[in-house]
Amino acid sequence: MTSTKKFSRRSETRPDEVLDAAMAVFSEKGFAAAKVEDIARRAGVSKGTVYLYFASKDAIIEAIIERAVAPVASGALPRIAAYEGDPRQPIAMLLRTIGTLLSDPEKLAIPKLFLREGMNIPAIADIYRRDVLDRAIPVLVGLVARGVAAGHFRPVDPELTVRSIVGPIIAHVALSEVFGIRPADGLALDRLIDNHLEILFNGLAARPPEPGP
Amino acid sequence: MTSTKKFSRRSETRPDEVLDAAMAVFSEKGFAAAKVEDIARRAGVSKGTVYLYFASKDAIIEAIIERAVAPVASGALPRIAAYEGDPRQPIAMLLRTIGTLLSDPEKLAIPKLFLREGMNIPAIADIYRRDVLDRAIPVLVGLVARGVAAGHFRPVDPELTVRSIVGPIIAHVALSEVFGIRPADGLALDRLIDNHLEILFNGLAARPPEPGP
Amino acid sequence: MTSTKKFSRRSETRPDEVLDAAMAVFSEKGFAAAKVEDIARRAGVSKGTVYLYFASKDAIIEAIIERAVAPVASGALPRIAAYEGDPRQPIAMLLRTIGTLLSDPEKLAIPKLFLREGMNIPAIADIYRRDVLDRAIPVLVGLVARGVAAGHFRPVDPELTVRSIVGPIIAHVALSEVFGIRPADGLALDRLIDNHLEILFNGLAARPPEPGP
Amino acid sequence: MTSTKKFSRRSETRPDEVLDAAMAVFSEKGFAAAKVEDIARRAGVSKGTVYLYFASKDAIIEAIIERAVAPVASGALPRIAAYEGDPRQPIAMLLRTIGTLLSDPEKLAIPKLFLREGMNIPAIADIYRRDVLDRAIPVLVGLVARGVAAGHFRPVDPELTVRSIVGPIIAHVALSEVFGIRPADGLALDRLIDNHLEILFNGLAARPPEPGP
DNA sequence: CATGAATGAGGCTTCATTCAT
DNA sequence: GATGAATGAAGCCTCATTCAT
Repeated sequence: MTSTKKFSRRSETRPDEVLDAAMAVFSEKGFAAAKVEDIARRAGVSKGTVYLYFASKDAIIEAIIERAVAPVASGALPRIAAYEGDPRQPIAMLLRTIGTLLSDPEKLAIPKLFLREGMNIPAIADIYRRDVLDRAIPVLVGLVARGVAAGHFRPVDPELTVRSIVGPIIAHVALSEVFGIRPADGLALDRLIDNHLEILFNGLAARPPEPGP
Repeated sequence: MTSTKKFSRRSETRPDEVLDAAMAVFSEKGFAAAKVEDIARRAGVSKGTVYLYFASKDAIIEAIIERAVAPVASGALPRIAAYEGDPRQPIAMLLRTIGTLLSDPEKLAIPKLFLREGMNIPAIADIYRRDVLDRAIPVLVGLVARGVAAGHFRPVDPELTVRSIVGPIIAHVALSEVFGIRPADGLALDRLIDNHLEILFNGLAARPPEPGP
Repeated sequence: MTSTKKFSRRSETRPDEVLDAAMAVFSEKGFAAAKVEDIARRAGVSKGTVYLYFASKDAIIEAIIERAVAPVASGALPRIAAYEGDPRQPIAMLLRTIGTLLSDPEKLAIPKLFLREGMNIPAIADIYRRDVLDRAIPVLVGLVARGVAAGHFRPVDPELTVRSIVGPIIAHVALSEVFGIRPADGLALDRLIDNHLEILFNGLAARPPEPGP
Repeated sequence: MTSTKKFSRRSETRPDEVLDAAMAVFSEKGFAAAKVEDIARRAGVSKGTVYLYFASKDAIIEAIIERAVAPVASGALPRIAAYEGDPRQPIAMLLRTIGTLLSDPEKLAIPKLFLREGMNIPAIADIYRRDVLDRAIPVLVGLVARGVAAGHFRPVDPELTVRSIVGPIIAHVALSEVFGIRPADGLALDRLIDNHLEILFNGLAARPPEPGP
């Protein structure tokens, strides 16, 4: 009997509940096709209540992003940025962490939503870039650059190499989530990362593969 | 004496002109935000004429896709599929071909549109998968598998390795086109592919980097 | 059988028909309370058609005003402005013209609407001021000023005297239309103007009322 | 020991505070555009409290009117009604009193609101008519009628002449407040009344301006 | 008494689609 | 074939009012 009543009153958690509902609805139907009423119904409130907390439909998706993006800054990034020594370890750690994260469908839904809507709504792409990419990419670039400088890596272009580090994961998720193309045994993100890291680290290794006679 | 008007009827090319216009408009504003009127104006015809050739807005984007996707099957793919010997060459060729293609903004617009709208409209993703991915991926998988079998490559998983081959390009384009993140000197797709191929081929090379004593 | 059909097609007169309908609805219910649907129904078209011609509800009332106000410029005003000689005649003529105009309920509805909505919607007041008052008032002020200079009138303040010229008519209409207060025998605008002119012209007459013994 | 709070409850004056706030908000934005929340915030109470004292938004404006209109009956009116002798003096007094009143923006706001909303809400016009006009107009009519009967005034129509007495003031305020048209040196209501009275009294004077030969 | 979270009917506006010409 | 005026369903948002606390 939690709430058959017309007026309940739970202001503290409401905004978050609305965001949860919105996340679910946006993931299912996409931003454009999602009706504010759907979100309200899903959150168990009225349309008016949604507008009590968010000024517009646009504001809802921005709030979702802000909320999802906040933890990124304080996550593993600082530790990776400060890492000294062979960069292979933090890179492997980062990719495996991402792999674990994306294996949770609920977590996976977030970047999927970003990508999906970011392509149509520049404001969303901007937020994601500002709050995630502009933080994460320089860390990775620095890591690679130091790896090169310290002789761990071949003399690759750090900026472009970052695309080689994360690209396969993006491709894998895109194939799976957008086009429904998966390996026979499911998403297999762990196996992808293993396979990718082996190629990547061998490919980056300082020693040329053929030392010659 | 076909017509007294300045421009005679050209009903044979009309549908294509409409598709060109639609492509341009969809690329600029996205499918949802594009109005049929925009497309008509761009094509220099009336709204009614658009509906003369296409049953609905959805039908327009599907026609764009069909038209764009048709040449893929008859392109370089068959030659690559039939290739014998070290797979490095066809892989490099393929990536460089893709690189050249995507450097033309007009060509780039096509996969961008697919990705953008495929995420929201499953029917589009289906067409793209059926007509492009289901043809191209098996060819690449076969190439890698044969490379492994012939001892050119380390014993990698062919299916997953395909993600490592194309992923960096996808990442590069996504960063550039969705988030506006580009290397200092422009898109630099050629440089990316060079950098990527060096890592990739070294990473795939059969000889382990460190033979040990 | 003028039009039981769903699609009729009479583009040339449509905008005016919509304005007529809007005028009627606004007069009845006021701008705020009038629904676009009311206007559409009254005009015998669909809501969509209204938006075909007018970008918004606001645009409708502005169009009404523009249309009503257009004839003013080209009306009696230029002739009055150019008048030479005793200004009593053009003033009397002007007031009697106004009196005749306002006796037609349909014409009366226009300034009523302006006043009514101008009080709440500054944009409307602005248009009315710009297009009507800023043209008419200077003409009247000039007339009075010349009357004073030529010795026809006592040395009154022309600007303020304009209020004395038109004020009684405004008061009469306001009492009648806003508050339902009318002389026993109806609106009697003609009688009001006669009575007003007698007082006004005697009041303005150059010769002091009491020439002395 | 009425309260530990900084401000003790003052329920006796609360309704009046709400009405003051409402008056201010209505004057600024008009009745329709004023939100109950605005009124509450201005009054320093919650929306719920407003509804504690007033059943609806309509009830608020009616209460404002009742409160504003009450003092009118007991004002200068009885004295004027009882006045004997040349009516010029009480008329001048009345107009000057009105002039002083309307120079106070806060006082001016009241008739402005009446006019503004009376045009849209008949109930408001009715109240104003019943409580103000139906009392004031007969007094003025009587004054003029007696002036005519006693030979002070020319044989004008008393009812219509009342429009000539108050009209210029109405016109002046309307031009100023609705359309922003003011004499160069501000509202100048005093000067208007002087100018008006001179014309009016000369116009009403019994002796015809030109006795003729 | 007082609060302010919650409601939901109702309005304006958009735009894919239809069809008379 | 071609046009573009007309349609109307559907969605976003506002805000007066209610009521649990």
